[in-house]
Amino acid sequence: MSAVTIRDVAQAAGVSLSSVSRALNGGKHVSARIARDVAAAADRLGYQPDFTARSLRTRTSGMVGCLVSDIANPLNATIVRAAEARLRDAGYLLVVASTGNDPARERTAAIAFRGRRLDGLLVAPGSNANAKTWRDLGAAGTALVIVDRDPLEEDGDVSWPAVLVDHRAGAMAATRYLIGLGHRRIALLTADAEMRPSRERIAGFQEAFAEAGIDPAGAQLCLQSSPMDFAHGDALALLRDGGLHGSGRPTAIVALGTRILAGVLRAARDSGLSVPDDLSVVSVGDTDLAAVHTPAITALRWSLEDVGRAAAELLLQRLRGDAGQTQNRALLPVDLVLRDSCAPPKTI
Amino acid sequence: MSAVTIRDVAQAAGVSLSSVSRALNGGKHVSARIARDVAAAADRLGYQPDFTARSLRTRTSGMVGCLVSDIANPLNATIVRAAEARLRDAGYLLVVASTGNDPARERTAAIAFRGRRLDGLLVAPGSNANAKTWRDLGAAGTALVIVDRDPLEEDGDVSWPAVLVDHRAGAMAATRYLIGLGHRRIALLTADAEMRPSRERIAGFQEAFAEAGIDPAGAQLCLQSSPMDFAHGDALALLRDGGLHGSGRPTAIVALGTRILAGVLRAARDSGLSVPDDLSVVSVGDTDLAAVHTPAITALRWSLEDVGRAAAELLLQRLRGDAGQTQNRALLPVDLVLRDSCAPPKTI
DNA sequence: TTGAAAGCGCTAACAT
DNA sequence: ATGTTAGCGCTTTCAA
Repeated sequence: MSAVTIRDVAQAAGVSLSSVSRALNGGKHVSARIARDVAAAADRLGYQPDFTARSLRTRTSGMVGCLVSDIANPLNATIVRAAEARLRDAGYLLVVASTGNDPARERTAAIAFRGRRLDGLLVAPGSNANAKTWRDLGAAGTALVIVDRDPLEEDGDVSWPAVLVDHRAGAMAATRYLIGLGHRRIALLTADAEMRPSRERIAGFQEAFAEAGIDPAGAQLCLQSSPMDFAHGDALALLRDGGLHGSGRPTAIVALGTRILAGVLRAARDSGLSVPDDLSVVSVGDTDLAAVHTPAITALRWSLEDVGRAAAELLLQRLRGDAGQTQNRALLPVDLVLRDSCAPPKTI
Repeated sequence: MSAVTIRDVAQAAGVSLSSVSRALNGGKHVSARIARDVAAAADRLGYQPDFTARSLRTRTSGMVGCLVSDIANPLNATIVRAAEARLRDAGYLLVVASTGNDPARERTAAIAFRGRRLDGLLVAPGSNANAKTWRDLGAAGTALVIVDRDPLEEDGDVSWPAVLVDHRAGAMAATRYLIGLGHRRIALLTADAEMRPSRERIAGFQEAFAEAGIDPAGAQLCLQSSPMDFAHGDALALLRDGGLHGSGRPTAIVALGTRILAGVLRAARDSGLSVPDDLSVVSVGDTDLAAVHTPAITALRWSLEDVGRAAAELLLQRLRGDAGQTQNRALLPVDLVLRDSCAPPKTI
């Protein structure tokens, strides 16, 4: 067991408990001699500080929580990894929990975190059902950073930190590009509009139509609450039955993530449509599938590493107490990676 | 802050500190009246136990660590998610750390974990450089489960818990299948043989050749220490230059994971080889790419959920103290999922 | 069954 | 600059 305590070190160095504590921590108000002796003794005895005891005194734990819907989702996993790396360098441990977007589980996790005195929290709420919980946590001293979700409302003077991805600009860029190629009927297949990313995407998509002065009926929205195999059926219907509301089949599709994209590609194949000749396709998110598919799929890409890193950075800022006037919003760019899946529509 | 302590509850319920503690915990040696009053008071005051303080006394934290090379790797991420779910249900929090297979980082993490008194540890060591560290942790009371890596050597009477995947049987099944189709020159593209999964795979691969009494030179090994874009070059060389050592180009390839598989598929395309007519392909690991590729790729599949769940289960067993004679090894099966990427070779 | 008291390992006043 | 002391919130002897 980690039998060796600060007490043993004090004895071995022939000084008092508090001197050891001071020497081991700041090193302020400690003579060089004692500092040296304590360091030597600690080293010799193999002393390891006990964070549990320290936590009890200082009300800090050196741990940070991370709450996402699903850590196994590659998008989240990459963010978590980047955040963990940054936080680890700063001496923090990362506690993770998947919530499945269940408000009850979010609350349970929040309670468990508070009970362990976690110093901070990265959270991507599944809804705003728990807004109060987050504000309470924040108010109670837990540093809080929202990740790619609607930021908590400003509370008079305080505005809560958040790292946001510019999905709107990304969607606009993709849509503009397709419009520029001559497409007039474009379908956007994405998640339901509950959460910020999809909402912003939809907004950007429609904005691009408005901006171009094109019949907005050509902007066909196809929202999926569960992306599983749904997309395949939806995409088939879209491609075969002449689009939504019979407004004509889309000549281009913007599809979210691996699952939906896969559904679309399969539907295109099943319908005898070839990409990009008969159908242009843009992937939202630069997944493995998009990169290695034949033809390679043009994709909207943003850096998940940057998201994780920025979130960790914002959190550390808070933890260090630099709260005041420093930056507490990050807006990360989305790029359109041009590949081989888009072409002018055959029939304009 | 969580201002309300056990002390407040005691006061509110008009009983002593220790009675509250007893009532809130086991409930043993507590009169029904007190139990009721305490519960009521705790509830009314919104009491939340402080795990930090409890930890200091009990030397347990209600937290479990998880050490993998990379939490963003989908294989690991899924395992972590499953383990987290099970552990959460049992009241534990999961602390994660990516090690990048760096022994030094593994050790740092182990120290950080011990300092926070984590009760248990799921670990997939990147080598056996730290075998001593793990054994020491285990000996010091941390429940330890090895995940899909070489188990720690038995130590006299104690055998350390581990959950293993039967990669050998999987590789054999795939190789047998290809041999049965008529293939005689098969390449295995996998990670280097340092760690158990690859080692076992290679063994199974070669065993299948031996078993069939086929020229073992046909079993071409192509080991990648970094799977990034290497595989593409390697695969190209393999397909163009007539195989390893000029032994003739392989008519089938078994490729590990998304990255290597993607490299192989691209190389096949670049070489003008069509799958499965000119080249059969088997994926090790049933990734999104394998499932949605055209043609769909025959794959070796094992349940990552089961791995995570089994690991958590083994750990909980230990944590509950059921250590003794209960099961402490799990060997999980690998299935061959037949799809459309394999066919008899054109020229036998 | 219940309460009083000690103490887990550490930090932070407070003296000196 | 250094030592002494008092807790942080909880569990756990030990008496009663």
